Amino acid sequence: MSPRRKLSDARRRQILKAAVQVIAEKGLCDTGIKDVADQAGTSPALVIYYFGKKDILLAEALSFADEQFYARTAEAVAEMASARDRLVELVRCSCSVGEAEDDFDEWVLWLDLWARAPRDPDVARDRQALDQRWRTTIADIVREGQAAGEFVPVDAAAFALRLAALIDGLAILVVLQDPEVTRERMFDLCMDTCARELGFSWTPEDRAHLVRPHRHAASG
Amino acid sequence: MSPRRKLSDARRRQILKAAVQVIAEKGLCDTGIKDVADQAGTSPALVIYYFGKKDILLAEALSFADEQFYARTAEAVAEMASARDRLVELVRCSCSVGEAEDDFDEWVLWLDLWARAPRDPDVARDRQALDQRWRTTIADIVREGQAAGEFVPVDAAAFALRLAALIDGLAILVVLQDPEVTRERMFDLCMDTCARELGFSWTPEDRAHLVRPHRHAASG
DNA sequence: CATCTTAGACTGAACGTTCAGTCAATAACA
DNA sequence: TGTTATTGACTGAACGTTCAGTCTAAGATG
Repeated sequence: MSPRRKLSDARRRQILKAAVQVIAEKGLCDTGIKDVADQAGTSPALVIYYFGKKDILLAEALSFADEQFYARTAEAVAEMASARDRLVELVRCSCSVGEAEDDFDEWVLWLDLWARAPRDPDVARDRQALDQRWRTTIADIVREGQAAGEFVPVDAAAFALRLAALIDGLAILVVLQDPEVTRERMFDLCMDTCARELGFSWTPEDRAHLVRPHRHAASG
Repeated sequence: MSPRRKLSDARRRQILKAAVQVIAEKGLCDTGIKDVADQAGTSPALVIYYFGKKDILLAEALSFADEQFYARTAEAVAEMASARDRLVELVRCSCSVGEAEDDFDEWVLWLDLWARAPRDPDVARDRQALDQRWRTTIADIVREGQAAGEFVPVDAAAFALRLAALIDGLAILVVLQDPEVTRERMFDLCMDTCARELGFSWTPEDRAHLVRPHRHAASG
């Protein structure tokens, strides 16, 4: 509300961003308050001042990162005209195909999120909500495509569930640098599944013709 | 070698088993030497005596658990006569369908494994080896089924990759108790995919007719 | 405009705790 | 007796959190 409050929010975001970076680099359970403070250029006391508890900071940082990923993807998807293109874009974002080399690093946060969720109700709730939204996004695209005659009529919810799971499972392999699965291979595998189940045509060559979208410059 | 050595190995396994239990319950990064020692009924010093470092203990515990799961599954799979039945059994084990309620708890270890792998070369190597073996197991079953005319000819390696990823992705949801995905739902989704892609028939009703295999009594 | 008040932003130092790993001593065994 | 197994007591470091207080700048007052 007050102009004072704005400064506070900026700091808050700054700390969250720092936390995300540190977690991605060192892992959730090796991330200390001091690490985050150093990355943010402040003191450990300030971090506690803003978040009260370490657990809260970490939980909010995970949520923050995922929210950003979702928002970015949703925006990119919304720009596409056809349901088919929207689906391709969604999968492309999930695989980070055509983006910066280290862009996939954000996926490593999911591993930490999944590992923490069983013992942290807050994290579990956030994950559940985000996953729900994600699957709904997929299912909606499928239904739109079916309504437009682009896709074959299949159970949209079940397909969304399978595709989301497939993406997660393959993403694990890519993040852990499994020699058999590159980002491009992951993309091809996902699109192959989509094309076969939804009844549209797709070949790996199509991947090369994708327009690499311009990325909005990140501030700060 | 020596009889003394045997006692030592028993202790070693005892500690590993205790570590697995504690990790599954408290999570990898909240597992302390003392927790493991208490669970094993010994002292923290002895745990260090056997494993030297905490990291080594944890890495070996994860490897130990996964190895057990793989061995158990491989054994169950080998008992089946047809490739189709072997595949069903493999998927059934993965979903813990028809087993004890809390049997799926072992899956939670995978979450910790995945979260640690990016920063622990030992864990990463174990995971890679196990995953490779797992996918090979699937691919072999597929090829056997194709040779026997049970399955349609598709790329066995690619199918194995997709099925393994699908299982992992769905398992995450089950472990995290996503309201939309029970073990049975997971099983049906996996088998539906298998049946469609490999060209055999499968309906959810078939699940009810599965013979629940007798589980070898665990010692200790 | 000058000065005082106040509240929020921020920090350095210290505290209390936790915990992995050490070590010397003891028990079990061959 | 010598070797291995086992432990209680201890340590040193790391770390989350607290706290007492400083600094800054926005209002209030005159």
